[in-house]
Amino acid sequence: MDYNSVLQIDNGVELRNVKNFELPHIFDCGQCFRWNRQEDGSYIGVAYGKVIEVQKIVNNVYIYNTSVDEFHEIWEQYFDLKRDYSVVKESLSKDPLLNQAVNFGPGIRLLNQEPFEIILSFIISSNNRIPMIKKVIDNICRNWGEKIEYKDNVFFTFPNIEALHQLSQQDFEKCSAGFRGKYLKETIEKIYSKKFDIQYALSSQDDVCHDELKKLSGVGPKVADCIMLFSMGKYSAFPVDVWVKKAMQYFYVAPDVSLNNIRKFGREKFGDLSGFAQQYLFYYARENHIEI
DNA sequence: TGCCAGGAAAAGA
DNA sequence: TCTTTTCCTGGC
Repeated sequence: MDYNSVLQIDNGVELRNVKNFELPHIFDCGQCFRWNRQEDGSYIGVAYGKVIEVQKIVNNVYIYNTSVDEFHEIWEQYFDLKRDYSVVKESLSKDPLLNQAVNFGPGIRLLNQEPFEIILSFIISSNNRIPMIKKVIDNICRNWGEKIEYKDNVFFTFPNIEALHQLSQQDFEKCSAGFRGKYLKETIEKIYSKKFDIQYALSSQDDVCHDELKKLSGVGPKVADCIMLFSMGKYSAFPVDVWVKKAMQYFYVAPDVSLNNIRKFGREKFGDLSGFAQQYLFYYARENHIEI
């Protein structure tokens, strides 16, 4: 556990003595697209059909627009708060190079997000930059999600499959999805018609899950790893994007090693903690703009 | 204006 | 099996 206790407060909950939890580390490490930093340093985001605001003051974390019951139902698991990240960090820090990355982003946590939303979000992420990915997802939510209000502002949930399966490729292209509109249409159709079973992938062992996910249109090895890691709790996943590639070349492997071999190397080196290692490396590489 | 970044898929070697 | 090309958009 990375927190001591949870208390009901006005319009939210207070978590006491939270460890290994820094908002920028969590929200700016490429795992989520629906969180936005506010002027006061808090973050507002939409997940599981709800809008919440998260703030950290000294060692306490405040989650607004929720209740203790809902915290236990959704957010405790969402923020992976039952895990003691000190154990993960200690194990990874045995490697001196990874120790450097861990010390740079000590408050990183892996979010447990909804598989359907994450599948589509990471299809949109392919060959795309984070601000653009956020814009496309926001367009889709605005058009077909449900409106929810918080602090006089309007937010939108991620649309469910019933709403999305009626849309055309052109509908997604109008949201600036570009050539990924076709992938979205095909993937939604595959899931809606039950030709692809998310539950089966979820309950499968990691390598089987990876192979299953790659059957979806627009999902290759990297996107499959992201889906496993950010929505399925499968921590042997090791997504190799440009930044992790740079980090791995910077720390461990020769510049001419292929993406697949970097993935293999990482998974063999970090085992069941590969996904955590990947997050520390990604954050380190991207924030420091490392070059090979 | 043109050029670049960014992964998946299809075509090519 | 590995490598190359195409797809699209926003920002510089």
